[in-house]
Amino acid sequence: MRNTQSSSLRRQRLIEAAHQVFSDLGYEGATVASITARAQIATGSFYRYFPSKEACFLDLLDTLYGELMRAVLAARARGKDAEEKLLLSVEAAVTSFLAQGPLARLVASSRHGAQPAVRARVQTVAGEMARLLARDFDELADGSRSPLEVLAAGQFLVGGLETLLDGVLAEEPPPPPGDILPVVRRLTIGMIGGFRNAR
Amino acid sequence: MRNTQSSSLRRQRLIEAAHQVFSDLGYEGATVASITARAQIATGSFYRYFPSKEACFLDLLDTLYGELMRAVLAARARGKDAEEKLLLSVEAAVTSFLAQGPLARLVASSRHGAQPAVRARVQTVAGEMARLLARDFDELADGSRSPLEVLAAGQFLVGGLETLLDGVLAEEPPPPPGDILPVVRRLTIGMIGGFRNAR
Amino acid sequence: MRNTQSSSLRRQRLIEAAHQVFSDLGYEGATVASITARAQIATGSFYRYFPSKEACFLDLLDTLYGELMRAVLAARARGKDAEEKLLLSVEAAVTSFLAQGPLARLVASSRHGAQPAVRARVQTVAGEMARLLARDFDELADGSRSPLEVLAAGQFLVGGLETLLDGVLAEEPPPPPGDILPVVRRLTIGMIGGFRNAR
Amino acid sequence: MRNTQSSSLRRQRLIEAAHQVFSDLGYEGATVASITARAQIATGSFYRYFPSKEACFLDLLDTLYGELMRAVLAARARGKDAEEKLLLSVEAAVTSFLAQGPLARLVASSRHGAQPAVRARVQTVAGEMARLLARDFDELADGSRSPLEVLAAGQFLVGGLETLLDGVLAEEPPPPPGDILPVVRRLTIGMIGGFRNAR
DNA sequence: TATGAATGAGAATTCATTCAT
DNA sequence: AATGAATGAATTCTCATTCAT
Repeated sequence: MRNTQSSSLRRQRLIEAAHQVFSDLGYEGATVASITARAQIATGSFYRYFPSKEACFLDLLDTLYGELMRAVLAARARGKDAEEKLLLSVEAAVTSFLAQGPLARLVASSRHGAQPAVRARVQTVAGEMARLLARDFDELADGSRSPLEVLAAGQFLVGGLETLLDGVLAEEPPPPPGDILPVVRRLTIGMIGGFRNAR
Repeated sequence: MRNTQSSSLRRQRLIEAAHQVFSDLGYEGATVASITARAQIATGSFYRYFPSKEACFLDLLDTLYGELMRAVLAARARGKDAEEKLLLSVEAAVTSFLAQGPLARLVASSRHGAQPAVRARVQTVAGEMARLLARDFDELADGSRSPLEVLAAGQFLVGGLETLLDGVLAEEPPPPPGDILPVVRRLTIGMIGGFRNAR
Repeated sequence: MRNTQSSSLRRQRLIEAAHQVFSDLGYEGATVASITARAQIATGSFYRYFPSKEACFLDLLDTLYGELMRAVLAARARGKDAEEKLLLSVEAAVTSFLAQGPLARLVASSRHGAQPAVRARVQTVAGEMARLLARDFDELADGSRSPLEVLAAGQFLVGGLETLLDGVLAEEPPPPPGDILPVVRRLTIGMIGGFRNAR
Repeated sequence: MRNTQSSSLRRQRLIEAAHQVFSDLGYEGATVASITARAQIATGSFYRYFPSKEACFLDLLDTLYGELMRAVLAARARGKDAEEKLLLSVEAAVTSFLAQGPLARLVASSRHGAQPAVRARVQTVAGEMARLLARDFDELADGSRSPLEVLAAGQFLVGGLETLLDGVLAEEPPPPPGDILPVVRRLTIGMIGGFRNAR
């Protein structure tokens, strides 16, 4: 039986299926067959949309992180100073995470996947965000902290949020987003304040 | 060519190889062959030491996390209050991480491995640490924060450190441990202070 | 080189190859590779048709014994009394054996395979036939023989035929079926008569 | 800890263990390790007594069949005519089988083992017995039956007994030998009488 | 263009056999 | 002579990718 929907609709279904399956099973656990089954297309059709499983994953990752980054950059633009930028960035990132569903897991699950290319991209992409935030931390401290320290702060914030959201989303049932955001905001505010005051 | 070193030496080499390879490639990416190759033993010999790849990984994880937890608990015992306990815990954890080498990667890489048993154990083990810290955060706030918030704080701290150390250890060349610890200490102090003051 | 025959043809070739190879080498001796090589398909293709080597074997066994049993039951229906039923059963069984080719070996080769599931099924299936014949022996003796004795008679007849046919088919060249059937018939008649008269 | 029993005692224990394990698990299912474990000797010591697993099996087979054959030949010598010889042969064979314990299974389990050498030997050895009996059948019929028919009769008798004993010994609990022998005797007498009268 | 069967390179694991002690 | 750890070839099964239809 031939499926006759528009190509873009099929592509959309495939991307959603991939997102879901990668998030549930991780990069290694997800099989092309499991993705196409969920998308209700034939196995072979996968390769009309993506040249490989890896490319699909990277595409997905880029898309999702792209959205995230766009949201973050848009939100940051409204901030007057480093502190506001940081907080707005985090709020935007968390909102985007929560809206995208299981992205947090996807990223977390792939940080060290077997495929060097996958690993590298995930780290690149997470590193970018960390460096973005690191610049705010640097500004926050008027350049008085070492490069290592501001980068560490950025990584700490990114990783802390990633883990927090991942853990929170894994709960059964997951708490409503409305409960999560204030908690994240307070933690971030606290960390920012702490960073400024520390030593 | 038959390798005739003492059994305990071979075992040690195997464990180190497994640690290294699991850390580099993740649970899925690591093959038994890659581990035995690095340990310079025959494939089949792996199974004289571990009943399966999974058991090897879990063994390693339990051992490393056991050491970590022991170090943390011992350090905490010297703390007078929640704040001191938190800080001492983090210092001990980081010191242990840095001493153990690539443990951070190992944990991070396995948080979402495909094998349910592996995944579960990693999350259990990381969750334990987060809950331990969460109790400190609860005490720090005199019980004035919601369970979600204190747990989130614990997860945030654990995940933040995990990611930070992972990122830092991935740098070429990695900064000397002596540089890392003060940075981590200040970040933790900051976060603790921030958590107390927030809202 | 991609093999592009109709699926049912490939399946048929695979089943025949499995039949042949299992019969030649026994359950343990047969490897999936040896079966697929004979069927001229790729190793992995085996698993499109059967979920496992064991399932393939059991499938084959059930199919062949199913045919055998159907033939036997159909033939028996034409018998007026226990003696006729026995003789017709044996004739049908032997005819079916001879037509199916190496079934006898397959059963014989697997009576005590290492796999418990395989062993159990073979014994069940052979036991069923023995019990069917045992009922005839019971009737033949008007219930005057012990359960052990009638069951033994059934087993004796089944095993005797199995071995006989196996031995005969192993000869080079094998005698024409036309020569075998009368021999078997006379032996069976003899055994039946002997059973009735004994003691 | 060094085991310091006499070599012949160790050999005996090993042979008994091999007999037991081969009978329980079949040729393929039995591992050298399972045999040495049961014999309470080291794996490597197996090879002081037998050059290979296969040789061990064949040795065992030859020994057991040798005993059987000796018992049969001794018993036959007391028979006046073919009928008596047949009956005495069968009684001796069954008695020997029952005394040797699980030999029947061992033979049955190996009729079609994977190893060509194993297979061949089992068939040779069972074939010898069948041919011995076939000579009696020939004599019984005054040479009036075809070579195929008398050989078939021998095979039928051997296989029938093999299967019968195998089945009977597999029962839980196995019937006492005292119950089995009369049943076998009557079946044999019946078969002999039937053979003589048939056609 | 969509399909899904076919492919075959690997992966984990077993086990007969060897050999340093 | 006895031991048992070490070896590595072989086995079953998986799955990303290809390609005839």
